[in-house]
Amino acid sequence: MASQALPYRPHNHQACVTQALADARAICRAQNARLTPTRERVLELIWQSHKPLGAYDVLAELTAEGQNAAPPTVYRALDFLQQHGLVHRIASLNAFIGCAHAGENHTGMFLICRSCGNVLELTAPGVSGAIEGAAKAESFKAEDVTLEIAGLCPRCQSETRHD
Amino acid sequence: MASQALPYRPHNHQACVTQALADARAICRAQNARLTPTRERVLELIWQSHKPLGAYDVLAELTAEGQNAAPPTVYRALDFLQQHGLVHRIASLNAFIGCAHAGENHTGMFLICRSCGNVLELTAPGVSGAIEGAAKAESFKAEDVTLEIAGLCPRCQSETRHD
DNA sequence: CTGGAAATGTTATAATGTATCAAATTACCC
DNA sequence: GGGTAATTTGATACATTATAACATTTCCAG
Repeated sequence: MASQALPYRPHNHQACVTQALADARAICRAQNARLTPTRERVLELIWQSHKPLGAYDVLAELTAEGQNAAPPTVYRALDFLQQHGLVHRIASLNAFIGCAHAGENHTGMFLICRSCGNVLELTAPGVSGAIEGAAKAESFKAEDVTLEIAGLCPRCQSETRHD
Repeated sequence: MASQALPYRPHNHQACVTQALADARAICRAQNARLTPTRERVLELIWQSHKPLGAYDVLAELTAEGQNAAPPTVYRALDFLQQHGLVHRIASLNAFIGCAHAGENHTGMFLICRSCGNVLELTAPGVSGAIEGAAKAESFKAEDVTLEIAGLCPRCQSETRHD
């Protein structure tokens, strides 16, 4: 079969970060939105890994770097990034993750490994369609979908555990 | 077309509560679980309406009734009720709602009206199937699905708004 | 009726998120 | 460029949600 999705295998993660930042700059330019230094740095921190990061983890990093940051600093940056589709909030974890499909119009679906913590963001048209259909059947006007699936990623399933 | 789902139309809500409590008693009896007075009262409070209730709202009610309650009192009761499938936590709202399909093996899907606050819990096999399929395609072992859809319920859509 | 498990009481604190207003910076029009 | 409004940031305080830890009580099986 094909290789596993990115978060689940070793890869040059710096390339992910670089790409995400480049995409973000392009998107903000196109939308006339200001990707200020703090916003960009928060995005970069969020992209440190494929694991979601809490707002206070971001805050701790900024503080460690000597930035004069308070909770609103971080939440404002995260709000901005969310509004421009650059990060997603994972409601079941109260944490944030870089958007893997920035710029594309998509409904995120997140596979969250409870063992290693990595998150894979998917776009599954079949799922979106089924959800929209179910909502429509109830005459409900869907505006925002939260779809988060906790479980075990391929790698963590294959690790034998005898504890 | 058929009538709208329960939360979206006037109904004798006391019947919902009575039914939910009766179901809960039966389920707990069957599982040898103790539906203590506090747990039962919390379940009843959660069922006051089809709107999700915050843990601290429940706490305030208990306190108002003269119960000697603290946050752990409520969270423990809610944990118990969740474990026995009697209430659900709505992650996107940090709130709790009575389970409309207690006893049935189901994956909840919640339609949350951002206007009136009512929540409809659905079981949509097509959706569950699509989600499982998408997870399987990534070799991901799904264990727990959070599916919450915010939008407008039928009633709130039809209310004309000129503000 | 007693020993152990389950449930509750109690206090304190952790973790997450906002409100508010002042100051600084930036964009924009002329 | 100079003035002005809008946006962004700084700073303080606070609100909301949730858990840790340990003492006490209640329940129930044997």
